[in-house]
Amino acid sequence: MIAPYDSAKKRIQLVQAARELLYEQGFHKTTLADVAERAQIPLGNINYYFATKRSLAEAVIHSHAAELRERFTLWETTSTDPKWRLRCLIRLPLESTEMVVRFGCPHGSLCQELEKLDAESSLVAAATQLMTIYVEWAQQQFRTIGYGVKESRQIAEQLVASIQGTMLLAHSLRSQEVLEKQLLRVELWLEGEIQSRKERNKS
Amino acid sequence: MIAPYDSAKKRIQLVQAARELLYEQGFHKTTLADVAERAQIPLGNINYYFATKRSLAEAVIHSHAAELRERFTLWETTSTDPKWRLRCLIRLPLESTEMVVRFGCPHGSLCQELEKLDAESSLVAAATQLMTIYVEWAQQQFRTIGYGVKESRQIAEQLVASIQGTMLLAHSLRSQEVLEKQLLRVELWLEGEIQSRKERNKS
DNA sequence: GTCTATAAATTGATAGAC
DNA sequence: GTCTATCAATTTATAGAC
Repeated sequence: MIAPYDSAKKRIQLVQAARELLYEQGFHKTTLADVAERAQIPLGNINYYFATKRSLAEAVIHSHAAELRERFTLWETTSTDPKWRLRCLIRLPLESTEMVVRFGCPHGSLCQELEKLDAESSLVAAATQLMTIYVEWAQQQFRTIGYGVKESRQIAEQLVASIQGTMLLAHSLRSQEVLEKQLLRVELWLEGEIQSRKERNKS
Repeated sequence: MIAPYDSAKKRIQLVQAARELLYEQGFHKTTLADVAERAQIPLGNINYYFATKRSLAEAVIHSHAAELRERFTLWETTSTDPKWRLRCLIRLPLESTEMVVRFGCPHGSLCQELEKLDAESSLVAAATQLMTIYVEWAQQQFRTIGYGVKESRQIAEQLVASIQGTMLLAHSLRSQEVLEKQLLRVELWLEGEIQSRKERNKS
């Protein structure tokens, strides 16, 4: 018999609850009982959907990855201007300022925590993948602007590092002002960077 | 009766062991049994030195803070040139490249994890303090160069965010190359920033 | 297909001997 | 002042009823 709609629905509920808790508390602090409670699903029943805590976390990361790709696609359909798209990336944390100040970047904090597990774990690979999605998308935008393959990769890494570092600092200092002002500085830096490259290419 | 030297010695052993484990595994994953084993001290005996796991972690953070201040003082005695001092800050992660790639920044990762605890905890305050030490020291260097109070604070924040973000990205991607190349880029950015400010002030 | 009850293991912390 | 033994609570995972 085919699983009824409820099955898929509860799976999504579980992933959503785990997603929130992993963001708010981290992987190790979050218990399956926490997840069960927030998802309104009996504790022992989680194992019907996810055999282990790790596989649930993996599903959470994949949901983050999917959402991220979706967001990138949306920006790509909205404008063909790579500079505009990159500005969207920089301003993304401002969509949830308060949460970023309280809990940091939902992706960066997961990477920080999960990368420390056994290297063979598929969780580690998933976390790495998440950060790679950022870098590769940004690189693609710089390629469109006209940057070379290697050049675009390096400046994309620098941009992602700047954004991640800003969120980490704002979270560590618990300061909304740091988040807003420093993201603006990243924006200005990027503009200057692109401008100075343009001028170099003229000569 | 005064505590014998052994008492202080074992305290230090415990903090050292906890320091390593908190860096390698994080706070929540590390158990007191882990600490006891690495410090070569019986498990039940930890509570004689530290009443709770949190107070042990607090001692770890304070040891990080003390070491950081010591390092800054060393740089200050070695050279009076603020640009040289800031370069030291940027290159600091290169002293333990392999560890940074594997485990991230020992301070940044602790902040990320501990800031998520109950805001009233003294652990959170200690973690915040750790990041503040970085920013304030960097700010002092920019002040010496001639930056204004607010200006110096903002560029100091940007510098610390860049360094932290670079370590996070290199750790997430598990790439030594990213760490080295991006720290170099931070250095170049800083040089350009200071240079362009000089030129602005001429006119 | 869903859930209750519980096992099995681990963990932070304590009591009390030496 | 130091350590062994152990408690009480928590946590992941499972067994089996419905």
